[in-house]
Amino acid sequence: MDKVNISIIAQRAGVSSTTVSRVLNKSPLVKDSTVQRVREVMKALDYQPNELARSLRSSSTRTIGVIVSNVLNPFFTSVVRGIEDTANAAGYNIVLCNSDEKPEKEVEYVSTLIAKQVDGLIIASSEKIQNYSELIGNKLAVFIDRKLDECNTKRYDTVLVQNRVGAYIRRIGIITGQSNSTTGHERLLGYEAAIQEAGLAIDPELVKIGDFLGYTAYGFTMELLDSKKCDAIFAANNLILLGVLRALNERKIKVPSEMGLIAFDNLDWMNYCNPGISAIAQPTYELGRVAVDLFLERCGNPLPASPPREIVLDISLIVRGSSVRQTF
Amino acid sequence: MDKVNISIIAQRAGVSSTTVSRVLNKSPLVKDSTVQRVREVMKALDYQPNELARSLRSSSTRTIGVIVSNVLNPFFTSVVRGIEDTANAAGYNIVLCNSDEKPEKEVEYVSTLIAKQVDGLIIASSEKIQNYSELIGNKLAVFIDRKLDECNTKRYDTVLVQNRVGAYIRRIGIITGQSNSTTGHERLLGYEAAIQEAGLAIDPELVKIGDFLGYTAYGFTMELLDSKKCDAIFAANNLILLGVLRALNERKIKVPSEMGLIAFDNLDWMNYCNPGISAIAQPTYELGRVAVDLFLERCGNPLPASPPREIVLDISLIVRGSSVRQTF
DNA sequence: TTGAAAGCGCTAACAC
DNA sequence: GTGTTAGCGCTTTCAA
Repeated sequence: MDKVNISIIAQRAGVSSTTVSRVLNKSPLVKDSTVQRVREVMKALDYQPNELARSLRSSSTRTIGVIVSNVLNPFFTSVVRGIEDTANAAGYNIVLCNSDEKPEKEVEYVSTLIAKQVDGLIIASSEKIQNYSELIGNKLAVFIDRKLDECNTKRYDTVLVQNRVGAYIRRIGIITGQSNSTTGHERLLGYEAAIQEAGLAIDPELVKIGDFLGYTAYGFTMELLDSKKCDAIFAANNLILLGVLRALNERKIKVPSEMGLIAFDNLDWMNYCNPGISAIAQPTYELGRVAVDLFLERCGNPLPASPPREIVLDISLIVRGSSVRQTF
Repeated sequence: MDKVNISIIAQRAGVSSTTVSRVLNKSPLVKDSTVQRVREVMKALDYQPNELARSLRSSSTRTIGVIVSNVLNPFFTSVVRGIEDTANAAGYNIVLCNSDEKPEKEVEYVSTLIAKQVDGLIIASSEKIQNYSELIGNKLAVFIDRKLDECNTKRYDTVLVQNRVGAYIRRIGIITGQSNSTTGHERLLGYEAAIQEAGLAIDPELVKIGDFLGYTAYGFTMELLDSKKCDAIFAANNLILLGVLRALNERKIKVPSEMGLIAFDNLDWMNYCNPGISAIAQPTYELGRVAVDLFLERCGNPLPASPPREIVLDISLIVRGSSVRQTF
């Protein structure tokens, strides 16, 4: 019992493989009785068309390559789910890749995905790659969360999240990631703008720029506490937040009376901490959805292509206990 | 400028496509100078081999299909990362699918993945499918987290997590998912065994079986509180835990003095709640890793196949504030 | 309404 | 060492 393919079906049904192919593709040109007969043989032999062969001919795999830095980051978990749902609804599958922000991993994944002939790419860039055009060629690609430099922005659609928020606190410290990453950079700019709008000067001692890891943030929190200069901390993502919490916990700092806290990234459990943690909620699932929508749009009408778009989604501030100052 | 393929390279390099193929596959039978020449032409034309065509011939896509109920569930997030890392290290990609525990989605995904010729499947079954053999055929498959019925277990490798824990508390309530899901069922059995080992009778009023969703758990918690019969709650997964926490919070119940709490699923943030939440830690990443290892093992030596294995990974109890009784 | 033949891009058996 | 030939399983002219 070897693999049944289109020509075996054709043989058994007494037709040509062309006709079988037409039945597969629901071509209206086939006589009803023939369709019937072919269908029966297919069922009898439990025939499964080989999508690989089909893709080779039609040069469409109905697969999207997705590169994020790490699914374990709840931000990306939700983005990925948004992408998968939307892709699935449109008849696409996704290949998931974690770059860990390493450009060499990212480059490797991009090549592999293109070699595997994905119909498109959705990439949260490590931002350490100079020239995407060279790497990606004219494969459809949508970039998410991180803004590319101008030369790349000119070629690809981008979906971002508004990273700046209005002023709402005074002596606030910030812990964020490297400023050569756009998200970190934008959040820092937002912070600076807020401080300045409040008519205050920026105190460099209150600005801690490291990476997006908990351990680094832990150290920075200790420094901020020692400086005794701020009454609130803004954690630029959820991993940083965990580091901050660990430090506050160890020092037995009361939140918010001794130190206010605001997170960038709104997660379920923040509701249940005591006090609840105020957070800036990013539309993560939506981010994934919109990215796929952009892909589908371009996929549908190949040429002439409209110019690349940049879509910026809004964030919202969710106030919980951690940012309500109880003493003044 | 149309697509460059192996024969264009061959032509430009003045060799046959076979030779180019040999260069691609690093066959040692090609003269060094020829290799050189072919490589140069490839570079000059920016040639990318088409993996689709290669897969069609070699009938290996170096792709694994992964079906979980929902990546948003932190349990599966970590499993997926474990799978992706291990697969990537072995030169495989993964196609991620969310079944939402819906058998029809699961069936659909399995068919698509097989049609796309994945080399294997890793499935967290919705447990609502009677006959996997029929669906999967003789495609390599590893089942994770949920135990299949005997007829299916006989055919496929399985990686499970030990769902039973020793006795450690007395009047404890449990909130868990449907008992026709093995994980829920096993956790319930573990609970019952623990109660009985402690020489106590099982009070049906303290056993709440619903689904693995927060909203249901919220209601159950209210019922447990109203019953005033237990002094601790065992939440059978992290979504249930959130429901429990919401209820405890609303009722302003003090943990652990008024009610102890133990979670099944250990997550970062449980450290930072006040009090910290005791949890049974499942080896999630490991679960993914082992699943891929089993796949790779079978992939390597096709036949004769060793009988299907069932691997059960150990859990560990992480004690934090929520389970330390302060009053007796 | 159907079929023959060519070919998507690559690999493998066999020759030289 | 290298080339010829024949497919992998399917779709797509073109002709009947």
